[in-house]
Amino acid sequence: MPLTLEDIARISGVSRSTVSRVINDEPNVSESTREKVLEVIQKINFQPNLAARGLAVGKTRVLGMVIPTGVTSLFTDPFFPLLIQGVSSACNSLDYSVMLWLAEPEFERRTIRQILYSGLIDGVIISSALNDDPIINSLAESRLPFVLIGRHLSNQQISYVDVDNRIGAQQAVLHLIRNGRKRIGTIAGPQNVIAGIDRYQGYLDALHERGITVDPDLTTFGDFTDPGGYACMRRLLEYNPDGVFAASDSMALGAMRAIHDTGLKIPEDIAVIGFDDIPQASQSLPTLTTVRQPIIREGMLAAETLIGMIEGSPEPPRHIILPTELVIRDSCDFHKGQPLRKEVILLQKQRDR
Amino acid sequence: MPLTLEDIARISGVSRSTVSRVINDEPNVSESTREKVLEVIQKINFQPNLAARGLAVGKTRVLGMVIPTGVTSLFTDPFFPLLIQGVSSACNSLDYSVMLWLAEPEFERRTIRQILYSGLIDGVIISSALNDDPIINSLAESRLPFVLIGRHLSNQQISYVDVDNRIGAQQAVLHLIRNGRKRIGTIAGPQNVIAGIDRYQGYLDALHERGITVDPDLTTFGDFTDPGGYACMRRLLEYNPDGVFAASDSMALGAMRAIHDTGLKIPEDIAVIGFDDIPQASQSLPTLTTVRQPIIREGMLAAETLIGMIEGSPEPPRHIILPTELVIRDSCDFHKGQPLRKEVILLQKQRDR
DNA sequence: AAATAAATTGGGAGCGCTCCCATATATAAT
DNA sequence: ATTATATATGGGAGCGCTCCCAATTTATTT
Repeated sequence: MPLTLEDIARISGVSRSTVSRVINDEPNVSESTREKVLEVIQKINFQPNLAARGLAVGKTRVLGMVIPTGVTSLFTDPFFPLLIQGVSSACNSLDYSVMLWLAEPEFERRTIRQILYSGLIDGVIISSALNDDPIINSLAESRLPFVLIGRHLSNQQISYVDVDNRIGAQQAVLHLIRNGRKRIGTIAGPQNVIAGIDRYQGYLDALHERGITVDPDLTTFGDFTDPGGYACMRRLLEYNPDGVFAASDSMALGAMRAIHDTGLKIPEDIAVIGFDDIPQASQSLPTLTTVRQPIIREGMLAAETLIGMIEGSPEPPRHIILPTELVIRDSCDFHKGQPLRKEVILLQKQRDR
Repeated sequence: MPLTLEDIARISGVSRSTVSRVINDEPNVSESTREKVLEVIQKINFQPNLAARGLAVGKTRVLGMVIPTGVTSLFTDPFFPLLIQGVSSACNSLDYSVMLWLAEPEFERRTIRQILYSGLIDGVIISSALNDDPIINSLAESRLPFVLIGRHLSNQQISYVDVDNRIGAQQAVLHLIRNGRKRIGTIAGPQNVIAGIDRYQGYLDALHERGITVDPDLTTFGDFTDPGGYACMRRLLEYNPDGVFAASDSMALGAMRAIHDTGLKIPEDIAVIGFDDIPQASQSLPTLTTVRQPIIREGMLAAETLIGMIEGSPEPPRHIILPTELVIRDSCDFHKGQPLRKEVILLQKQRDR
């Protein structure tokens, strides 16, 4: 039922080709016909068929975004929503659309592949994949441009956007040490995701830097979720930590509940630092000291990088590492007993590897 | 570079048409050729071009999902993420893909329309639009199937999925009344979104039902966000409420912080009930009594309904209203002073208008 | 066995667009 | 004027698929 180029052409008394030129803002159309055609398009409210254009041109101006569920409690944590917001925002301004796949575990890899290579999308953003996910190697071998959110260990040919998780974590733990904490535990993230690995390494880095021996009893591994953080903290509490670095704010908030439930005080008895700076971090009681990462910017940069790859000449793979900031709030107080209310933000220099 | 039907046909020694039949699982292909062709497809890892199919068939098996940002603090609240999860999940199992548009305010309506009518999507789900959003009338006049999340007041021809916000809110307030609360305030939602309107009406319904006069001082209007709830609660506190119904959990959590900050006790001094049952509701201190709505199911139903409209015969518009449940936790205690820890869930009968 | 029916297969046309090239028209240079 | 050049315009071909119909093969019936 919808009209076609040919219809518009007939109505405005020109040819299909001319209408196409007008729509695509190409040169070599006289001002008078351009106006005439535009007028008809406006009046009829004509929209060219993008599927047909996609077929003809081989590009759809659609980006895919794949988010594995199951890695974390997908949407309890605002990480993914914010990431999507960033991607979507960049796409909006660059005239791209975004197609979203929440890759449920049951929803097998094969199906994903089916969609990726079906010509519906020009490129794809893969978020926080397991670092050995076969989909990545499969993509690397294909011709489809893609960008990872979260760096990739082995293959240097792969473009990615990430934050400096390791340095961020290290700064957090150093802060705890400066704060006078002696028994600093960690609730690390899963060790099959790069963010989990890097943040744990940052924790170790800080301890090593200050010559503190790592106590295995003070190390637990959660799943980035609040209940996971709660459970880990209960285990840690048996070993009397006086400071805890959690690899996500959700886990930190869960940990704070666990501490609260045993009657201990934060930060007097135990200091807590999280990672992410989700909105709840500034609304908890006490407010949570955390490592802020610019999630929306990550999403935007990933989209922009991908679009660059799609449209641009063949460039070398891009590795973008964004800096983090330590946001100091009440859960980890330098002067014991009297929280500093103001937020001190330590800016960290940007590093681009 | 990717292969086409014709290539597969050549390799397996049959015709394009036969390959097409095999791929689409059509009858009238002999078992032997079917196997032969399937083998080639498997080996080559062939993926048919969906843009081409879309052109030929006039359907893309892609759903659009439009979420207006700006209406609420989009992603602080897990409402939209869960909704997306529901939609995505239904799409996964019905072999559809979902295209997401976060309609930023600057991102004008025209652009959205451009995309909607471009033949890239077979239908669209519009979430929590303002109830006078011109996009809805525009859609209603078009031929594009669409489903609203959140009912529509004026046009009965429009299909939607919603929860029974009004009854849910009413139940919550009745619970406060049964609880012995005398001065029950509300932090209502914005009155240009149907959920905001209905939940406020439910509050009024409950008061009227029990013959309680409505005190305008005890009515405030927030924006569904936590800081909004905090601000509203501060205003309410000047009028000494002993119970508050907030139209979203985020606002309820903000309200609890405001109450806490003035040194009052929950539920002893003020009882609080929220709406949504987001994960944080069961992790707050005290845990939050709230009206649970099945967000993921809403998303799934919306997608299923829409796909039904796309594929099915012309049916009458579907109006699906899901029931809510009152989840009783500690923030609103029946026996003053001694919280009942266990969650009592009052099931409400399903109503389908 | 022939005649009929049913199942299988192939190829043309077309979905709505872009791209390329040929043609027509306007402009500039000789 | 005449040729050369730049600018506008139209139409064919083709992107990779599905759909339809004709042709071929196979199975069933008389």
